[in-house]
Amino acid sequence: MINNAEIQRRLEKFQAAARAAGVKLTHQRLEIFREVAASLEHPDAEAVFRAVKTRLPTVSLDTVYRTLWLLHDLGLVATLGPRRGSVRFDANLEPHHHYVCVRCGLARDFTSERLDALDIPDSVSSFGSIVASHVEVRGVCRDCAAKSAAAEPADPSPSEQEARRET
Amino acid sequence: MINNAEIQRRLEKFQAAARAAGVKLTHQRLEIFREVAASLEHPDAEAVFRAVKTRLPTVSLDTVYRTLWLLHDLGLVATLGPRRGSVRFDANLEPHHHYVCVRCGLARDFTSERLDALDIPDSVSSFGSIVASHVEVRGVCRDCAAKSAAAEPADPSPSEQEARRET
DNA sequence: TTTAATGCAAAAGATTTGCAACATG
DNA sequence: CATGTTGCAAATCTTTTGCATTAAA
Repeated sequence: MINNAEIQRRLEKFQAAARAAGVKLTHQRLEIFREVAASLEHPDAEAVFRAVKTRLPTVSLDTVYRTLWLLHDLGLVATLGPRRGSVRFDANLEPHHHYVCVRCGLARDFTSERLDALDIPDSVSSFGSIVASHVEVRGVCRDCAAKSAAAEPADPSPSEQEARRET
Repeated sequence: MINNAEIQRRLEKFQAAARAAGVKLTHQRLEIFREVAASLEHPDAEAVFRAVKTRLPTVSLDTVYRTLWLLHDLGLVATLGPRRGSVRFDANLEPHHHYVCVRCGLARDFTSERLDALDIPDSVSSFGSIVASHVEVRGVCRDCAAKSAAAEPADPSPSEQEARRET
């Protein structure tokens, strides 16, 4: 559980962002956001759904999904891993690191001796054993950047950052 | 595309591991492994399936899945991200890093000023823009370690590493 | 009041499983 | 030859979508 002051701060940030983007602040959105913001577990949609349902018995799972992605588009939550629909496999057993495109899920390896020798804090071992570590760099790949440049000829204004996946 | 010598090396490693684990070296397993081993794209099961089908027209998608997880259990391929079935969300917007359990998917945050300032190689920007970077530490969490200790009272011999998910 | 958001039910995707036929060691 | 594997079909699970109804602003 996150401390209340922090949850409060995140909630306010959400309200500001929602207002700025012109999306409505519904009861269910507040509860759903509060749930993710208060969790340390990195929950999935189902887990958020179960938790929110205790307070808002009529929410539906699809609203949870829609809201989670909305929050994602507003830049208020991130996803763990590449998450492009399905499990991705990697047969590279040498030490290496990943570049991942947040739009399309493209993933590429890169190597760096310096990054191979990361200094992981001792405290981490309180979670369990450590098998390996690597760096994950996130960004927008060339192809995706080209696509959005084509779609948005000019004036990339901030309010453009509205909720729209699937354009 | 990976160079042939490397693919060859990976294939031999697979054959050795298969023999050691006592699993049969079928035509489809070879082709499926060759496919992941030769790819730079971190393909999902469907992509592997499509590629393998051109050479082995009768393979089925479920064999691809089974083989991919078998390779995973043999330690020959890894998955990208936590991949515990569903998308996981993270509302922590401060710079932070992740500990992920490779068995159960548990994910926890940790912070480290040193790790916040990673030195990403310039070459990475050839993939696209860089939005953020963080470290992902993988290991076996306390709970999972306790569980396998209970299941395997003694003699954790290497050949125990056999293909068995879901025991 | 106007327009976006919700809930429902159904669709679409992704992944797994039971089982008889089949191939490997 | 014995056993592990495959392919198929069906079952599951996760996520998305169309649409009439409801609720923010």
